[in-house]
Amino acid sequence: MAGFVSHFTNRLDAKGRVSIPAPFRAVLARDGFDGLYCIASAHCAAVDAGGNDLLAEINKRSEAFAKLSPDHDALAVALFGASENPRIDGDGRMTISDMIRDHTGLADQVTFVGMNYKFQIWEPEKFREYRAEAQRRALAMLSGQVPAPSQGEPA
Amino acid sequence: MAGFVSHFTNRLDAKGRVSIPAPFRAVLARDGFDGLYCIASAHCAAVDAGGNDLLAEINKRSEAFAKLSPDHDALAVALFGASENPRIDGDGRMTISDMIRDHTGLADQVTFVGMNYKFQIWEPEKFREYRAEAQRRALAMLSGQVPAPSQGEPA
DNA sequence: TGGGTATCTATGGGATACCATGGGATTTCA
DNA sequence: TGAAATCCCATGGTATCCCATAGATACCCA
Repeated sequence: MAGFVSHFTNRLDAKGRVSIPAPFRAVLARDGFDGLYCIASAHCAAVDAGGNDLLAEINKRSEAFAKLSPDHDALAVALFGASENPRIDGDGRMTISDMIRDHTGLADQVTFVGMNYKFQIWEPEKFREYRAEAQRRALAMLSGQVPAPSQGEPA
Repeated sequence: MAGFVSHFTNRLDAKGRVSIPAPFRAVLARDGFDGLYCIASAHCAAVDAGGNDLLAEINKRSEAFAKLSPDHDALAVALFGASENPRIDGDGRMTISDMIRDHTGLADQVTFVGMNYKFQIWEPEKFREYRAEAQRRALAMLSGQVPAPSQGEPA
Protein backbone atom coordinates (compact mmCIF):
# COMPACT_ATOMS: atom_id res chain seq x y z
CA MET A 1 0.00 0.00 0.00
CA ALA A 2 1.24 3.46 -0.86
CA GLY A 3 2.66 5.60 1.90
CA PHE A 4 3.19 9.34 1.99
CA VAL A 5 3.58 10.66 -1.55
CA SER A 6 3.54 14.06 -3.30
CA HIS A 7 3.97 17.38 -1.59
CA PHE A 8 1.61 20.14 -0.40
CA THR A 9 1.94 23.65 0.95
CA ASN A 10 -0.54 24.94 3.52
CA ARG A 11 -0.93 28.14 5.46
CA LEU A 12 -0.09 28.60 9.13
CA ASP A 13 -2.91 30.42 10.96
CA ALA A 14 -2.70 33.01 13.72
CA LYS A 15 -2.78 30.32 16.39
CA GLY A 16 0.16 28.45 14.91
CA ARG A 17 -1.95 25.67 13.43
CA VAL A 18 -1.67 24.10 10.00
CA SER A 19 -3.78 21.51 8.20
CA ILE A 20 -2.02 18.22 7.59
CA PRO A 21 -2.74 17.31 3.94
CA ALA A 22 -5.74 15.00 3.74
CA PRO A 23 -3.87 12.23 1.85
CA PHE A 24 -1.26 12.16 4.62
CA ARG A 25 -3.97 11.98 7.24
CA ALA A 26 -5.40 8.95 5.49
CA VAL A 27 -2.02 7.21 5.71
CA LEU A 28 -1.69 8.10 9.38
CA ALA A 29 -5.16 6.75 10.07
CA ARG A 30 -4.18 3.41 8.54
CA ASP A 31 -0.98 3.42 10.58
CA GLY A 32 -3.00 3.79 13.76
CA PHE A 33 -0.46 5.91 15.65
CA ASP A 34 -2.00 8.28 18.17
CA GLY A 35 -1.23 11.80 16.92
CA LEU A 36 1.99 12.37 15.03
CA TYR A 37 5.60 11.48 15.72
CA CYS A 38 8.04 14.28 14.83
CA ILE A 39 11.82 14.47 15.01
CA ALA A 40 14.22 17.15 13.87
CA SER A 41 16.34 15.94 10.98
CA ALA A 42 20.00 15.75 11.93
CA HIS A 43 21.32 16.87 8.55
CA CYS A 44 18.86 19.34 7.06
CA ALA A 45 16.44 22.09 8.09
CA ALA A 46 13.44 19.79 8.04
CA VAL A 47 11.42 17.84 10.58
CA ASP A 48 10.61 14.18 9.93
CA ALA A 49 7.05 13.20 10.73
CA GLY A 50 5.06 10.00 10.64
CA GLY A 51 3.62 7.24 12.75
CA ASN A 52 4.67 3.79 13.91
CA ASP A 53 6.90 3.15 10.93
CA LEU A 54 9.00 6.20 11.66
CA LEU A 55 9.09 5.49 15.39
CA ALA A 56 10.26 1.94 14.67
CA GLU A 57 13.17 3.31 12.65
CA ILE A 58 14.17 5.60 15.49
CA ASN A 59 13.93 2.79 18.02
CA LYS A 60 16.04 0.52 15.86
CA ARG A 61 18.90 2.96 16.03
CA SER A 62 19.08 3.17 19.79
CA GLU A 63 18.68 -0.55 20.33
CA ALA A 64 22.27 -1.14 19.30
CA PHE A 65 23.46 0.11 22.67
CA ALA A 66 22.80 -1.13 26.19
CA LYS A 67 20.37 0.98 28.15
CA LEU A 68 21.84 3.12 30.93
CA SER A 69 25.21 3.16 29.14
CA PRO A 70 26.73 6.54 28.24
CA ASP A 71 26.38 5.77 24.54
CA HIS A 72 22.72 4.88 24.82
CA ASP A 73 22.00 7.95 26.91
CA ALA A 74 23.70 10.26 24.42
CA LEU A 75 21.83 8.72 21.52
CA ALA A 76 18.51 8.84 23.38
CA VAL A 77 18.97 12.52 24.18
CA ALA A 78 19.84 13.30 20.57
CA LEU A 79 16.93 11.29 19.20
CA PHE A 80 14.06 11.43 21.70
CA GLY A 81 15.01 14.75 23.22
CA ALA A 82 14.65 16.20 19.72
CA SER A 83 11.32 14.45 19.16
CA GLU A 84 7.75 15.50 19.78
CA ASN A 85 4.36 13.92 19.82
CA PRO A 86 1.89 16.57 18.64
CA ARG A 87 -1.82 15.88 18.56
CA ILE A 88 -4.03 16.17 15.53
CA ASP A 89 -7.25 18.06 16.18
CA GLY A 90 -10.68 17.13 14.93
CA ASP A 91 -10.15 19.17 11.79
CA GLY A 92 -6.89 17.46 10.85
CA ARG A 93 -4.59 20.23 12.03
CA MET A 94 -1.42 20.16 14.12
CA THR A 95 0.17 22.96 16.13
CA ILE A 96 3.67 23.99 15.08
CA SER A 97 5.87 23.97 18.18
CA ASP A 98 8.80 26.26 18.83
CA MET A 99 11.12 23.33 18.16
CA ILE A 100 9.71 22.85 14.66
CA ARG A 101 9.63 26.56 13.96
CA ASP A 102 13.23 27.02 15.07
CA HIS A 103 14.60 24.00 13.28
CA THR A 104 12.86 24.66 9.97
CA GLY A 105 12.77 28.46 10.01
CA LEU A 106 9.19 28.45 8.78
CA ALA A 107 7.05 31.54 9.02
CA ASP A 108 3.56 31.60 7.50
CA GLN A 109 3.57 28.64 5.13
CA VAL A 110 4.43 24.98 5.57
CA THR A 111 5.44 22.46 2.92
CA PHE A 112 4.71 18.77 3.54
CA VAL A 113 6.84 16.37 1.51
CA GLY A 114 5.92 12.71 1.20
CA MET A 115 8.78 10.22 1.56
CA ASN A 116 6.83 6.97 1.63
CA TYR A 117 7.30 5.72 5.20
CA LYS A 118 7.48 9.28 6.59
CA PHE A 119 7.02 12.85 5.44
CA GLN A 120 8.98 16.01 6.02
CA ILE A 121 7.99 19.49 7.17
CA TRP A 122 9.80 22.32 5.39
CA GLU A 123 9.81 26.06 4.99
CA PRO A 124 8.67 26.30 1.33
CA GLU A 125 11.63 28.24 -0.06
CA LYS A 126 14.19 26.09 1.72
CA PHE A 127 12.49 23.02 0.33
CA ARG A 128 12.75 24.38 -3.22
CA GLU A 129 16.49 24.82 -2.81
CA TYR A 130 16.92 21.43 -1.21
CA ARG A 131 14.89 19.78 -3.94
CA ALA A 132 16.95 21.29 -6.74
CA GLU A 133 20.11 20.03 -5.07
CA ALA A 134 18.58 16.61 -4.45
CA GLN A 135 17.66 16.30 -8.09
CA ARG A 136 21.20 17.12 -9.15
CA ARG A 137 22.54 14.46 -6.81
CA ALA A 138 19.98 11.92 -7.95
CA LEU A 139 20.87 12.55 -11.56
CA ALA A 140 24.55 12.10 -10.84
CA MET A 141 23.92 8.89 -8.91
CA LEU A 142 21.71 7.43 -11.60
CA SER A 143 24.21 8.17 -14.32
CA GLY A 144 26.73 6.11 -12.40
CA GLN A 145 29.08 8.94 -11.57
CA VAL A 146 28.75 8.59 -7.83
CA PRO A 147 28.65 5.23 -6.05
CA ALA A 148 25.42 4.67 -4.15
CA PRO A 149 25.90 5.30 -0.43
CA SER A 150 26.13 2.22 1.73
CA GLN A 151 22.98 1.34 3.61
CA GLY A 152 22.36 2.77 7.03
CA GLU A 153 22.46 6.32 5.84
CA PRO A 154 20.90 8.61 8.44
CA ALA A 155 17.50 9.77 7.28
CA MET B 1 3.14 3.97 21.57
CA ALA B 2 5.80 6.59 22.11
CA GLY B 3 7.33 7.02 25.53
CA PHE B 4 8.93 10.13 27.00
CA VAL B 5 9.80 12.51 24.17
CA SER B 6 10.78 16.17 23.76
CA HIS B 7 12.14 18.37 26.49
CA PHE B 8 10.62 21.02 28.77
CA THR B 9 11.95 23.58 31.23
CA ASN B 10 9.83 24.47 34.26
CA ARG B 11 10.31 26.74 37.22
CA LEU B 12 11.13 25.63 40.72
CA ASP B 13 8.91 27.42 43.26
CA ALA B 14 9.75 28.70 46.72
CA LYS B 15 8.75 25.38 48.27
CA GLY B 16 11.09 23.38 46.07
CA ARG B 17 8.31 22.02 43.86
CA VAL B 18 8.27 21.75 40.10
CA SER B 19 5.57 20.67 37.66
CA ILE B 20 6.31 17.45 35.83
CA PRO B 21 5.47 18.14 32.17
CA ALA B 22 1.94 17.00 31.39
CA PRO B 23 2.99 14.71 28.50
CA PHE B 24 5.39 12.91 30.84
CA ARG B 25 2.66 12.54 33.43
CA ALA B 26 0.48 10.91 30.79
CA VAL B 27 3.23 8.34 30.10
CA LEU B 28 3.67 7.68 33.80
CA ALA B 29 -0.06 7.18 34.19
CA ARG B 30 0.00 4.54 31.44
CA ASP B 31 2.99 2.92 33.10
CA GLY B 32 1.05 2.60 36.34
CA PHE B 33 4.00 3.19 38.65
CA ASP B 34 3.10 4.81 41.96
CA GLY B 35 4.90 8.16 42.09
CA LEU B 36 8.22 8.46 40.34
CA TYR B 37 11.39 6.39 40.37
CA CYS B 38 14.56 8.53 40.46
CA ILE B 39 18.23 7.54 40.39
CA ALA B 40 21.34 9.65 40.01
CA SER B 41 23.04 9.01 36.71
CA ALA B 42 26.39 7.33 37.12
CA HIS B 43 28.06 9.22 34.30
CA CYS B 44 26.57 12.69 34.08
CA ALA B 45 25.08 15.47 36.21
CA ALA B 46 21.53 14.33 35.66
CA VAL B 47 18.97 12.25 37.48
CA ASP B 48 17.17 9.46 35.65
CA ALA B 49 13.45 9.32 36.30
CA GLY B 50 10.61 7.11 35.19
CA GLY B 51 8.37 4.26 36.20
CA ASN B 52 8.36 0.51 35.89
CA ASP B 53 10.34 0.47 32.64
CA LEU B 54 13.24 2.28 34.24
CA LEU B 55 13.08 0.19 37.39
CA ALA B 56 13.19 -2.97 35.28
CA GLU B 57 16.39 -1.80 33.64
CA ILE B 58 17.97 -1.10 37.01
CA ASN B 59 16.97 -4.52 38.27
CA LYS B 60 18.38 -6.15 35.19
CA ARG B 61 21.74 -4.69 36.04
CA SER B 62 21.92 -6.04 39.57
CA GLU B 63 20.56 -9.42 38.59
CA ALA B 64 23.74 -10.08 36.67
CA PHE B 65 25.34 -10.94 40.00
CA ALA B 66 24.31 -13.61 42.49
CA LYS B 67 22.38 -12.27 45.43
CA LEU B 68 24.31 -12.13 48.71
CA SER B 69 27.57 -11.98 46.79
CA PRO B 70 29.86 -9.04 47.54
CA ASP B 71 29.49 -7.81 43.97
CA HIS B 72 25.73 -7.83 44.16
CA ASP B 73 25.73 -6.05 47.48
CA ALA B 74 28.08 -3.39 46.25
CA LEU B 75 26.04 -2.79 43.13
CA ALA B 76 22.81 -2.78 45.08
CA VAL B 77 24.14 -0.13 47.42
CA ALA B 78 25.37 1.94 44.52
CA LEU B 79 22.12 1.66 42.59
CA PHE B 80 19.41 1.70 45.20
CA GLY B 81 21.29 3.93 47.59
CA ALA B 82 21.27 6.57 44.88
CA SER B 83 17.56 6.07 44.24
CA GLU B 84 14.46 7.81 45.49
CA ASN B 85 10.75 7.43 45.16
CA PRO B 86 9.21 10.91 45.26
CA ARG B 87 5.47 11.39 45.23
CA ILE B 88 3.54 13.38 42.69
CA ASP B 89 0.98 15.75 44.20
CA GLY B 90 -2.53 16.35 42.97
CA ASP B 91 -1.35 19.12 40.68
CA GLY B 92 1.30 17.00 38.98
CA ARG B 93 4.28 18.40 40.87
CA MET B 94 7.22 16.73 42.58
CA THR B 95 9.50 18.06 45.30
CA ILE B 96 13.18 18.31 44.42
CA SER B 97 15.19 16.52 47.10
CA ASP B 98 18.65 17.47 48.30
CA MET B 99 20.05 14.47 46.44
CA ILE B 100 18.64 15.71 43.15
CA ARG B 101 19.69 19.27 43.85
CA ASP B 102 23.23 18.27 44.73
CA HIS B 103 23.72 15.85 41.89
CA THR B 104 22.35 18.14 39.18
CA GLY B 105 23.34 21.51 40.59
CA LEU B 106 19.98 22.98 39.69
CA ALA B 107 18.83 26.27 41.13
CA ASP B 108 15.57 27.84 40.00
CA GLN B 109 14.78 26.05 36.76
CA VAL B 110 14.51 22.40 35.84
CA THR B 111 14.83 20.82 32.40
CA PHE B 112 13.07 17.51 31.75
CA VAL B 113 14.44 15.51 28.81
CA GLY B 114 12.52 12.64 27.26
CA MET B 115 14.55 9.50 26.49
CA ASN B 116 11.72 7.13 25.59
CA TYR B 117 11.83 4.58 28.41
CA LYS B 118 12.88 7.22 30.98
CA PHE B 119 13.50 10.93 31.25
CA GLN B 120 16.27 12.96 32.79
CA ILE B 121 16.28 15.93 35.14
CA TRP B 122 18.89 18.59 34.35
CA GLU B 123 20.00 22.04 35.26
CA PRO B 124 19.09 23.89 32.02
CA GLU B 125 22.52 25.28 31.17
CA LYS B 126 24.28 21.99 31.83
CA PHE B 127 21.75 20.27 29.64
CA ARG B 128 22.49 22.61 26.75
CA GLU B 129 26.16 21.69 26.92
CA TYR B 130 25.47 17.99 27.25
CA ARG B 131 23.03 18.08 24.37
CA ALA B 132 25.48 19.65 21.98
CA GLU B 133 27.99 16.93 22.84
CA ALA B 134 25.34 14.21 22.59
CA GLN B 135 24.38 15.34 19.10
CA ARG B 136 27.97 15.16 17.95
CA ARG B 137 28.36 11.68 19.35
CA ALA B 138 25.04 10.56 17.92
CA LEU B 139 26.02 11.70 14.45
CA ALA B 140 29.27 9.77 14.72
CA MET B 141 27.50 6.65 16.00
CA LEU B 142 24.79 6.74 13.38
CA SER B 143 27.09 7.33 10.48
CA GLY B 144 28.46 3.89 11.21
CA GLN B 145 31.85 5.03 12.34
CA VAL B 146 33.30 3.93 15.61
CA PRO B 147 32.19 6.55 18.10
CA ALA B 148 34.97 8.69 19.39
CA PRO B 149 35.85 7.51 22.90
CA SER B 150 33.91 9.88 25.06
CA GLN B 151 36.69 11.56 26.91
CA GLY B 152 36.01 14.75 28.75
CA GLU B 153 32.43 13.90 29.45
CA PRO B 154 30.53 16.45 31.49
CA ALA B 155 30.58 15.14 35.01
C1' DT C 1 -25.23 16.23 -20.92
C1' DG C 2 -25.81 19.77 -17.91
C1' DG C 3 -27.51 21.76 -13.86
C1' DG C 4 -27.93 21.29 -9.24
C1' DT C 5 -26.58 19.29 -4.85
C1' DA C 6 -23.77 17.02 -1.52
C1' DT C 7 -19.19 16.27 0.25
C1' DC C 8 -14.60 17.23 1.39
C1' DT C 9 -10.85 20.30 2.40
C1' DA C 10 -8.48 24.20 4.13
C1' DT C 11 -9.04 28.03 6.99
C1' DG C 12 -10.89 31.42 10.48
C1' DG C 13 -12.59 32.41 15.02
C1' DG C 14 -15.26 32.01 19.57
C1' DA C 15 -15.70 29.22 23.65
C1' DT C 16 -13.84 26.02 26.73
C1' DA C 17 -10.50 23.03 29.15
C1' DC C 18 -5.98 22.31 30.59
C1' DC C 19 -1.46 23.50 32.41
C1' DA C 20 2.09 25.73 35.04
C1' DT C 21 2.49 28.45 38.90
C1' DG C 22 1.68 30.90 43.30
C1' DG C 23 0.06 30.87 47.86
C1' DG C 24 -2.91 29.79 51.99
C1' DA C 25 -4.34 26.11 55.09
C1' DT C 26 -3.83 21.69 57.13
C1' DT C 27 -1.39 17.61 58.41
C1' DT C 28 2.74 14.97 59.64
C1' DC C 29 6.73 13.96 62.00
C1' DA C 30 10.69 14.54 64.83
C1' DT D 1 5.82 22.52 69.09
C1' DG D 2 8.09 23.99 65.10
C1' DA D 3 9.53 22.92 60.51
C1' DA D 4 8.56 20.57 56.56
C1' DA D 5 5.54 18.13 53.68
C1' DT D 6 0.98 17.76 51.75
C1' DC D 7 -3.57 19.28 50.37
C1' DC D 8 -6.48 22.62 48.39
C1' DC D 9 -7.82 26.58 45.71
C1' DA D 10 -7.01 30.69 42.59
C1' DT D 11 -5.26 32.62 38.21
C1' DG D 12 -3.23 33.88 33.77
C1' DG D 13 -1.86 32.11 29.66
C1' DT D 14 -2.15 28.69 26.20
C1' DA D 15 -3.83 24.84 23.73
C1' DT D 16 -7.84 22.32 22.37
C1' DC D 17 -12.60 21.71 21.02
C1' DC D 18 -16.28 23.03 18.32
C1' DC D 19 -18.69 25.45 14.81
C1' DA D 20 -18.83 28.41 10.55
C1' DT D 21 -17.46 29.48 5.75
C1' DA D 22 -15.69 29.35 1.11
C1' DG D 23 -13.75 26.99 -2.67
C1' DA D 24 -13.22 22.84 -5.14
C1' DT D 25 -14.52 18.40 -6.44
C1' DA D 26 -17.52 14.45 -6.80
C1' DC D 27 -22.06 12.82 -7.41
C1' DC D 28 -26.76 12.39 -9.01
C1' DC D 29 -30.59 12.52 -11.78
C1' DA D 30 -33.61 14.40 -15.04
